[in-house]
Amino acid sequence: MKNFYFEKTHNDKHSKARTGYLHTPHGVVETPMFMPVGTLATVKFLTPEDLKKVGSGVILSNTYHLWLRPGEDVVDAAGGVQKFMHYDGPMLTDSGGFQVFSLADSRKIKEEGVTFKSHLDGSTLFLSPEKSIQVQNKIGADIIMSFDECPPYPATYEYMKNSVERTLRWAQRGKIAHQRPEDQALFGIVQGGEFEDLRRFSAEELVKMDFPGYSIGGTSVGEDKETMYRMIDYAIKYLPDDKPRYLMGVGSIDAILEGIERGVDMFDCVLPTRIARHGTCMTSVGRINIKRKDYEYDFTPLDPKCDCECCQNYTRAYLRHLHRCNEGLASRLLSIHNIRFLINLTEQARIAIKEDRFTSFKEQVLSQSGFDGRGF
RNA sequence: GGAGAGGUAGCGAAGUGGCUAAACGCGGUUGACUGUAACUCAAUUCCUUCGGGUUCGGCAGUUCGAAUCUGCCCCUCUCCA
Repeated sequence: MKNFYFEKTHNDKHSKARTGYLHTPHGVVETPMFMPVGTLATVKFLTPEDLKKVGSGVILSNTYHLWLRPGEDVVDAAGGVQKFMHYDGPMLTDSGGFQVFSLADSRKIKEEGVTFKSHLDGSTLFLSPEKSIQVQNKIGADIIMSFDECPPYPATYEYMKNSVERTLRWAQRGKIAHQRPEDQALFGIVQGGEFEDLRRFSAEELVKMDFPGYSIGGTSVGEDKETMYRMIDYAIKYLPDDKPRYLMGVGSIDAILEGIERGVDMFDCVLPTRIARHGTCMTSVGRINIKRKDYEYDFTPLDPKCDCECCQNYTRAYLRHLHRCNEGLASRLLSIHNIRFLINLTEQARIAIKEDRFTSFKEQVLSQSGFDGRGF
């Protein structure tokens, strides 16, 4: 596909970390990068202009959610999701596979696809690999995902083996169903849980199908960090060097750094925006819960080292006030900050990689004052 | 001056003899959150040296036992003069 390709620019000499450019029909973005999640064609509380300001490269949207509302035909009629939401940058849609996992109540996974209940009205829905791709073709994102099963953790080897095999068949079916390979890059998703041979099998089989990019799925589903890092190692080992690797659903500071060190190029996560709405912030001095009484009279910036709109213009005391009063501006400003924080983290990471000092950069960030090992 | 209603934890509000240290909501405090059913959810909220102590306007009673029953007092609100 001409409109989409990955161009590796540098390999850290002492780790598997690398930098590159991801070329998409809606622009070129540098990797490793963090992608904010905008499930319903909006990153909650932010405008596309806000996202541009914080240096966001790619944003996500979601097949399942847009399929239900407003419906893929509306998005298609609008001219695609970017036009629909007045955003002109690169986008990626998740396939709905994760919803099969997160809306796990009363779902039935069969070879044809998954039957499950709508979270909106309880009606019975059916999503298949073909249907997911068909919807994603209409939504029109630059990068689309294979319809996969995100298996629970822990799962037995037997369960995982069946799931991996089925997800591979679904990947093949989705590839065949894909109507717009010229302007939408379809990624395959490596599964296999904590099992090395299954991760390997999943990766190798996907590579045979030749996707323009590969995702690592089934992480951040309850396993401990060390297990997750092993899952990444198992998968990446068998993925081609010249294709982008996307670690799905990972957005804590330590996990992003560990992922980059292992050769991951793309991350997405709801964490920064969700915890922002709940009053928690990632900062250079560690985790800050803006609700705390400690900040009642604190007229300093949220993060003294941050260059975002929130930290440049507002104080902790004011942000605490806004949050306590349930003012939407708190959600907006804290979301801007958290996203900027992670994007800045990846920007710094890219510089470190280019200077072949990624591991020491990682160690330095993780040992920063206030970082208490709780994830960020 | 007359008639009526009422005073319960920071606030609002249940409770009308024991299962009530007192429902529920708000407010307060703390925590969680990882391909978004999430401006959500959880814990905690009289004092405590964790043994216990002191509460339901105040005081005095009835009772084995009172926020709940009786008497007096204080205060608030509504209506009529």
